[in-house]
Amino acid sequence: MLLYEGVAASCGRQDQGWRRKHMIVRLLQALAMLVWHGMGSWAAAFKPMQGGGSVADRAWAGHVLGVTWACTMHSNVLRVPGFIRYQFANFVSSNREMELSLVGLQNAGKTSLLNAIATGGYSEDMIPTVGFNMRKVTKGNVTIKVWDLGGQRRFRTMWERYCRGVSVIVYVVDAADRDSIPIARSELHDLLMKPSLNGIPLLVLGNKIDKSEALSKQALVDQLKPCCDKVGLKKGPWTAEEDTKLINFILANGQCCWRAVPKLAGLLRCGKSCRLRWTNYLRPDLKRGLLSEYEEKMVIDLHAELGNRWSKIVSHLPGRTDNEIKNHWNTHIKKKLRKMGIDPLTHKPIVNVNDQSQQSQSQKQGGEEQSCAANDKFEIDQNAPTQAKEEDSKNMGGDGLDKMEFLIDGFCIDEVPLIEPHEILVPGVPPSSSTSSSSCSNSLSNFLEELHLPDFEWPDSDYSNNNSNNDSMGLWDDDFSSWGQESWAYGLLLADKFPDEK
DNA sequence: AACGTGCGCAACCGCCAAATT
DNA sequence: CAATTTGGCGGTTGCGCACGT
Repeated sequence: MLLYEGVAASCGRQDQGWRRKHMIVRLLQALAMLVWHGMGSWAAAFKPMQGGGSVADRAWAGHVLGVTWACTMHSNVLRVPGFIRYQFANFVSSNREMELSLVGLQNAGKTSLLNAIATGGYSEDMIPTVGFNMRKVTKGNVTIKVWDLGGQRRFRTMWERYCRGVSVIVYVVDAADRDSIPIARSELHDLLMKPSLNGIPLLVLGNKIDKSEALSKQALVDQLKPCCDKVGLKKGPWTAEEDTKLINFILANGQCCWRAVPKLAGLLRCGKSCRLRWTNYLRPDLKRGLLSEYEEKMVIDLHAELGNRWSKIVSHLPGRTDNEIKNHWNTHIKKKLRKMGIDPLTHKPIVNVNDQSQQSQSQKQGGEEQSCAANDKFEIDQNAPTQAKEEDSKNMGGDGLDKMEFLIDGFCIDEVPLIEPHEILVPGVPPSSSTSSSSCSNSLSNFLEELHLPDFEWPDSDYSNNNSNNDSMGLWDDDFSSWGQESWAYGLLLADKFPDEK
């Protein structure tokens, strides 16, 4: 049985979406002709399509090679009444040539499909494809060059090369081999990410669904379709190009729903990653460079009061981020305090060297417990309302700072290069230089300089007015989410072996 | 020169609460 | 009011680099 369960997700522009849907339909035509080539003629094969009424509701049935088949078309593909009839009629009546690449993991059934397409034969004893096979299949006035690409790991790198420029890509999945589905999905989405293949229609063919252990249609769709936000997303360090995209987007559109930002900004990142990148490194009001002596004093004092509540601490340090303060605490301040004989957790003097070594040992062995205990202590100490604490902290000339003066005196300030007051950037002023160690941040600084950020006013809500880089479609249009993440036509076919021997 | 080790920091992860549907 | 989404937060990881052997 062959069953089409097609979906045609498309990119953000409706006209492109429709164009790709046309291509999906064309692909289906080709496959239909190939797999159903047992029909007496093309005209006969497509005869059921030429009737009237709603195409989307119609199912066909017939016999191909002795196997009963049925095909239902997904309403997405067939949304325009009359369209499909025109396409089929047009296709049958003209000479067409197309190239098709068959890809998928080993033993998915690609070569069997190719044989079925070319000769109608089927064999259980297939030899794994080494490299690739190619066959030209001519049926009536249609010629299809089919590339059957090896599915073993060492051949997968060549998939992209043999998929470039083809009319359609067919990705074959063994629906009965559940263990391989995650790999199949991963390879599929790696393929989807290739810029050189952008825009080529892709059809996923679920094979061997006649086996009892095969996944159901829906299960296969769920496991393969690019609906999961995490699939295909980039991780790791941000590049200067990504930073530029994100900055440009937020400058043009303001901060809005972070989940939508990566799609709209053309980034292969999750929204959370974008938010963190912006909050921690790209915001124009961020200070760059190491903490000043004054800032360190504040951090130590606030930590004594608040413990590891970095967000609370950082609220008293304009232009700094919790991540930055947290890192600075863990890498610099902690050590300094220990050097000075002060327990960074309790902020109390360490009694003697033995105690200190014991303490550091116990920290290594049971750091978590100690940390918890310390936090508990802070909890107990923090009975005073937060607001009062914040007010205290605002008055940094008060007891808190005085208390820390003696600590700071013992600091080895030369260990950490400090920035002078004139080097501290006023919020909203672009950095004149960057002391960041990453080249990415350096290039970012230059970029920010060029942007003249101080003149920038953050838009509140009227995003659509600033979409000069986009087409007329409103970026924040409600239904943008209904479009696919990539500019890909995406389909799914489910089939048993090609063709069945019965 | 090659290798191992430790450090600093950007980025990620998982949990939770607030906001929204 | 429950379910879902979104954003905040603190802890942790892993990569690149410097330094030591």
